[in-house]
Amino acid sequence: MTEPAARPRPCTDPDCRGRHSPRERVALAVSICGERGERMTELRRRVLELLWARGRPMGAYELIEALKLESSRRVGPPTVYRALEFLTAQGFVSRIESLNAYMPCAHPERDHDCLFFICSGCRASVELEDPRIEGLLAEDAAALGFVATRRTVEVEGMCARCAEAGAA
Amino acid sequence: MTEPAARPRPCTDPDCRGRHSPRERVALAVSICGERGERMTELRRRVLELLWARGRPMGAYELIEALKLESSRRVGPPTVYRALEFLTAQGFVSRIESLNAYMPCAHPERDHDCLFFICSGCRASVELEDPRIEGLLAEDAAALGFVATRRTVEVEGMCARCAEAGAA
DNA sequence: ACATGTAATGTTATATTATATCGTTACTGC
DNA sequence: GCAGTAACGATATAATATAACATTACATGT
Repeated sequence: MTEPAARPRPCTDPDCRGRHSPRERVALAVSICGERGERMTELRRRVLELLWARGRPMGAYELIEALKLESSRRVGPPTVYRALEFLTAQGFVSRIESLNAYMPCAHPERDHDCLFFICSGCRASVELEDPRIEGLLAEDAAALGFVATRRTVEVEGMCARCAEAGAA
Repeated sequence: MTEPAARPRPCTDPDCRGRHSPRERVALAVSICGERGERMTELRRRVLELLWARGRPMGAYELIEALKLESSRRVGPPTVYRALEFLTAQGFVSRIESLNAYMPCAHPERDHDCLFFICSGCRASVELEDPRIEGLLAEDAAALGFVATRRTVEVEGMCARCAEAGAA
């Protein structure tokens, strides 16, 4: 009964920030796990749900607190880090290095790099895809003979709303 | 006697990886501080020298160890973090988020973003400038109405030498 | 030189983030 | 059911970073 009857349809819009339903994205992740023969366990799903519910970057210890509130059963750091490791490996979650925090990834079905715009005002983070940047990074890596395994692109600053509020 | 007689000439080659003399780059930083009315203190200079001498990313606690070896006087974490904060603000050093470590920046005289290629094999990190990527990030930020203050671009993988060694 | 204000550093304690290690439980295939 | 493996639990501790407050060093005006 965990699987939905119809397979969730992935979004095809590369510029769809904030327009996804958490439930649907979690269902998509569950579905992808099924296809890949990976196990979306209770804990892993709950962590992913929490990240989607919060909608902004969460640290590992923040997740531990949230899990405690949910079920009043204590979960240790290694447990959460393992779940995050799994979710990250599957592309369901991205780690934001400059915050030591994690964000759900809207498009696990596409093998792409996430580009984050992180607002210092409201802590919200917008995820973007920009294949042009991916292309240039690939080009630069090739020029160095460098075999890339992971790319981190993060921009810190103020979102439109906070910049306006701060300027007023 | 700390100041060199002639002002160090900044390098104009944006693709000059590894070809700088540590002494000369430190002298350039000292010179820039003079122009800006900032104080390149003994501690700050020593930290910068250590980073240039090592030539690869160093963590804060690694710097503390290195400073202790140099002068047998203990330096606390806050002291080193403050020096790093200063050097970073002046553009003499970049923080590598995915390593929690710091690298000297070859071109403080140019106001640019550093793009790092970090080898998981030998821990070496190559700094690059790519104005095209900076341009695309600016474009994406503008499209979001996002006012960027800091950009982090880091690529992890294997450098040519390590990839070859590993493949052999 | 001396007082004064500010910037930089020192010191101690502690917060935050992450992992090592080993024991237990749960799921899978036979 | 049983063996093998993957996931999770529990404890301790490592690694990274900052808060709070004391002290020292440096610049400026008198």
